[in-house]
Amino acid sequence: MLTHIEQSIAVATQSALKDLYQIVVPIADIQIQETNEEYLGDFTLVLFPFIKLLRKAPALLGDEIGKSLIALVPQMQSFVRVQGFLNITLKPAYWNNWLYKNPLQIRLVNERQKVMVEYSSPNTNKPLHLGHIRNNLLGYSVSQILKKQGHDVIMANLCNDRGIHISKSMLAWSRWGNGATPESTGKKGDHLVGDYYVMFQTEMKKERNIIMQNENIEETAADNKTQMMKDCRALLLKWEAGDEAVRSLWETMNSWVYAGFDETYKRLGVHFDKFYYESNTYLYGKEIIQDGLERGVFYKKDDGSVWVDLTDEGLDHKILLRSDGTSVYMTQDLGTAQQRFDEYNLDKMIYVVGNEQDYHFKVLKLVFKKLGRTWWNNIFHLSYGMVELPTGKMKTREGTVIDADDLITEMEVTAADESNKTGKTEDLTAEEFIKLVHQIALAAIKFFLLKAGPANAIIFNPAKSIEFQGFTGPYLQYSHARIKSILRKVEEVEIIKLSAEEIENYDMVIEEKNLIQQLHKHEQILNIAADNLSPASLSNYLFELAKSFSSFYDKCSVLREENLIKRAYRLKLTSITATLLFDYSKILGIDLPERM
RNA sequence: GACCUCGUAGCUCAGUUGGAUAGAGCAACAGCCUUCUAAGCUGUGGGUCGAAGGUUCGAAUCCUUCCGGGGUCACCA
Repeated sequence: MLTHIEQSIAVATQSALKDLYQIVVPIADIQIQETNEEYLGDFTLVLFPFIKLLRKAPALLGDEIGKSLIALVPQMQSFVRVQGFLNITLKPAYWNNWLYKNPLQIRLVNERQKVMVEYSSPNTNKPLHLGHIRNNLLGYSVSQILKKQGHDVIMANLCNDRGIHISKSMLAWSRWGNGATPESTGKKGDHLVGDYYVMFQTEMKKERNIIMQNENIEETAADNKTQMMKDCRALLLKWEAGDEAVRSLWETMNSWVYAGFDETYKRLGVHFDKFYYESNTYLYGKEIIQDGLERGVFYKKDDGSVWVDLTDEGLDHKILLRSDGTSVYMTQDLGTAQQRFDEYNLDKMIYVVGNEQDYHFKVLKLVFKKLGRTWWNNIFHLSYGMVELPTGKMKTREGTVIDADDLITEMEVTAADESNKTGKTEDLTAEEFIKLVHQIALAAIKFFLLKAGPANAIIFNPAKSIEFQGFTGPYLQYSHARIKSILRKVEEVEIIKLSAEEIENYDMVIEEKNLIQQLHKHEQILNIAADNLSPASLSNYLFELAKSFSSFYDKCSVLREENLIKRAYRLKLTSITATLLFDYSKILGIDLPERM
C-alpha cells in the first residue's frame, strides 16, 4: 500500500529499469519504504532484488537507477546508496506544498461497498463486561474506518434474547424475586436480571453437588439431573410453545435488560442501525438445509439429523439440524446470513465475534461455498482475543468479572482526581467538568482496548487499572488540548497568508518535518486499518502523530515566533494536526476536548 | 488425540506482511516549568524475539521438529 509519492517513485523505477536494463518488473515487486531514522532520506528503494536479477554491483546499479529517478521524479532532490538500499530525499517544497494543498483529503475508494458489521451481540441475561466493551469498540471503530473510506456501512446488533440462559434468570426471578423491578430496587435492569442469573447458578450448584456426591458422576451430567435444570428446560419449552405468562415475563425482563444496555451503549458512545433478535431468527435456515439436502450437498443420518461433510476442506463432519428437526446455532447463522445478503445485497458481512468461534465461522463460510454462493468469501470474521486478568480468565461465578458500568464509573473518578490535581479545570461548570471527566475516562478505556491487535488477548490488571500517561487515550487528548489552546489565542485576521513562493521555499526544522511526514501518512494508515480490520494500526499511528507534535511543541514556539512566515507556517501545521487528531480519534470513538 | 492461535525488555504491547544496528509506553535512574497546558519534553540502563534446525543476499516474520500458554473439535448459543 503506497502513498501517492511512493507510487510515483515506484512507477519511475519501473521505467528506469526498463530503459536501463530492458527488464520489466511489476510495480508490486518494487519495494518502497520509509527510510530508517538513522539514515539520511525520506523514502528507500530496496535494490537487492535487482542486484540479484541483473548480477550487477550494488554501487553501480544504485547510481544508475538513482540518476534516472532524479530525471523522472521532479519532487526528488537527492539520493544516497547504502548497501542495497537507495535512500531518496525529496525537495522540501514537496512537503511544504503538500501541507498547503488539502492534506486531509482522502481519495475515496473506487468501489463503494455495502458492508454490514455485526457486533456486540449480547446475551440478555446479564450485564456487559470488559470483554463486551472490547467487542463494541472493535465493531464500532471498524465501521467508522470503513465509512471514512467511503463505504456504506450498516451497524447491526443481534441480541441473543432466548434460550436456556434467559430461562435461568426467569426461573430464579419467579422463585425468589418477590416481584422486584428496576424501579422497586433502584437497580439498572441488566444488573437486576444478572443477579437472578447468578442466583440460579448458585442455587443449582448446591443441588448439583449433592447429586455428584450421591451418584458419583461428572459436573455437567449432574447439572442436567438437577430439578432446577429440569424446571428450566420446562420453562424453555413453554416459551417455545408460546405460553402467555412465560412470554409476558420474558418480555418484561428483556425490556429491563434492554433499557440497561441502552444506557451502557450510550455511555460507551456506540450505536446501531439495525437490531436483530434471535427470538425472531432462531427458526431461520431450515430452507437452506432442505435445499442443500435436495442438491446432495448435505446428507441425512438414520436418526434424521442433517450433516455436512467438510473433510475435503480439512475439517470434520458438522451437524446442521438436530434429529428432532430443530435448529442448531449453525442453522440460524446460515439463515440470517442468507437473509442479510438477500435483503441488502451486501458486498461484505463482517462478524465481530471472539476467537473461541473461529471454527464456527470457518464452517459457516465453507457451507456457503459448498452451496455455491458466490459471496461465500465475502464473509469475514473479525476474531478477537479475550480480555483476561493477570490471574486468568474472568469468571462470573468467582466474581472476577470486570463490569462495564463499574469500570466506566471507576475511571471517571480517577479522571476527576487527575484533573483536580492539575488545577487547570477549576473554572469549568459542574456540567462541563462531568462531561470532560467522562471523555477522559472513555478515552483511556477505549485506547487501552484498541491499541492491541485484535487477534491478541489483552491482560487487564485491575490493581494497576488503566494508565493516563504515555501510550494512552488521554495523551492524545492532551496533545489536542494544547493545540487548541494555541489556536484559541490567535485571531483569524492575524494569520498572514503565505505566497506560493514562500510556501515552497520554507525551510523546515527537523521537528516540523517529522510532524509533516507523520501527517502525510494518514490515508495510507487508514487503508491499512481497513484492509486488516484493525483499529490498532490507527491507534498506533495517532500516538506517533501526537508524539511528533509534542516534540515539535517543545522545540518550536508558535505564538512567540517573531518571524511572521514561520509563525503562519506553524499555525498551519498545528491546525492541520488538530483536525487530523480530532477526526481520526473520532473514528476510534474517542472524543478530544478543547481543553483539559 | 486432531486442528487453530499465541510466545518479543521486569510489566503491557507495536513491529508497515521477508529488509538496514528489533521499537514504544509503564516501572527505574538523570535532566527540563518566570517562556503557546509538565496528563509533557530530552537522555540512560534494560533483549539469545520460547528452543533447535532449515529456506536466501537478508528471518521476530516463511518451513520442519520440540517446549509452554490459550482456544475449538457438543443434537449449547
